Amino acid sequence: MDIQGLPGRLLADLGPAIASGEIPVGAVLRSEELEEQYGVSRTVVREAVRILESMRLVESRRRVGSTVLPKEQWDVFDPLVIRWRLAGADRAAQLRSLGSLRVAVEPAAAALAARQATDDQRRELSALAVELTVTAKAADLESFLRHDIAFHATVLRASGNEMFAHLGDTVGAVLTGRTEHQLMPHQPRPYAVRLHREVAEAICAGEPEQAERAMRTIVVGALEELDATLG
Amino acid sequence: MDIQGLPGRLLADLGPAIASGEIPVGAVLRSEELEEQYGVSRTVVREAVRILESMRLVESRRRVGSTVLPKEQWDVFDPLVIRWRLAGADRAAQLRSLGSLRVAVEPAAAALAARQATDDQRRELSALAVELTVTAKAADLESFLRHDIAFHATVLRASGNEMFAHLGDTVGAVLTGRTEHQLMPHQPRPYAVRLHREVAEAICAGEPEQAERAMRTIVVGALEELDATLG
DNA sequence: TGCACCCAAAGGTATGACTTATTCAACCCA
DNA sequence: TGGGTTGAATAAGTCATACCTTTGGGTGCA
Repeated sequence: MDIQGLPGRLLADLGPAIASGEIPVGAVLRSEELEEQYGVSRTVVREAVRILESMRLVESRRRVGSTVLPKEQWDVFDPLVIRWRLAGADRAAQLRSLGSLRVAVEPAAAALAARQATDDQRRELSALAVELTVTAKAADLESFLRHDIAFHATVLRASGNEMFAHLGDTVGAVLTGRTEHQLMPHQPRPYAVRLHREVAEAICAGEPEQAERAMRTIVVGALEELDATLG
Repeated sequence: MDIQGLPGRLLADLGPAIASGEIPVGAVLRSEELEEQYGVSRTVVREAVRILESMRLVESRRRVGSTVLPKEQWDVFDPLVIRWRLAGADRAAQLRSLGSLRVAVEPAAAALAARQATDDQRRELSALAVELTVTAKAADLESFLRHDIAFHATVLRASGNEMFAHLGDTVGAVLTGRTEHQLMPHQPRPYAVRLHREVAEAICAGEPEQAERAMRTIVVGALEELDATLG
């Protein structure tokens, strides 16, 4: 998943620092400084900076250095950028943005899934819905989270749309983030669990409208809860 | 927008070749071959390959080379990847995926925009709606396209959600692509133009439901037209 | 047949030399 | 004094080369 080697280490330092604002917009990184600061060679620094550039976090110019670009230019769909922002000071804003995105995408994905999920996927969703019910009752937050992520990822994948499918990891990061940072109730709400079962049943039964409605209730609820918690 | 320098040239060659399947999944690129093939140095090749790796188009392993990864792993939200796929053999699939994404996102964005667009943005939308009407009547496809892109980008930006806002460029690429490849009527449909005016008016008047409905009609129509054209 | 070991191949890193673009400022001319 | 031109300093961009590290596959021994 992550980028390997020394450039990866640089990236793992610089990325979060930029994403969190620790290195502010407009700041200039110079290769030579980075070289000695991290004790690596030009090769390594250049590759790391190139990657930051491809994410549009920075822009390199001769005779100037690599300037941190304004946030509006960042490639906010890049999985690494999302992870870095979720880890830092931007967490609230990032969670809100992602919340709205989920509200837009997941109900649509659920509707599509009800139309064209494979039999395997329908079975998997049923099984996951059962797991969710069990782990919620047992207040086993860790297992619940794992299955919750799998559930949403499966729905997105079952939609048959590659772009929706790719949001699976992103949604996973959101769910993980909000559990890790105590933005969740200690025990999953029974109402939410029942909605997941409804989504699974609707998709199994091939009922797009119902799947869409139940899923929308889930994600709208999540967004409202988030707004309430973050103020 | 594009990546500069020699690595950029490499990328501009390799990216489309991979995205179009010309270099098939599972194929292995070796640094040395690329060096002599393009007449550039190790440094340049490495940086280009690193970027492909960060887009998850390839994976580099010692003693093996850089292997082209299966499509499911590609970072399909990366603007460059989208552009490359739109230019190549995957165009149909890419347009369909993006079409569904638009159906999910743009109505939601329109609703949000109706709530919190700035006065400037509302004015801009009105102006753009007028331009669309005029250029459509004049059958000036080029200007129409330009204003159409601006219209959708403005709605997405006005939603106040940074992730929606970032889809502006993507939607622009879709609209450009379908005009360039004759997937559009010679003269924009008057009905579609009227819907754009409706969206603008609803956002100006602060009526989310109406904005959402009109926008949904637009993007659903576009998707259906696409499906009809592509069979 | 199967295991361990070794070697070669290819990417990963370091370094020095050179090229090129760009900024800033000094300077000259009107 | 103002403005344009030139030039030098600077930092990124590129190249060539050497060496390190990992690892897949082959070889040979038990």
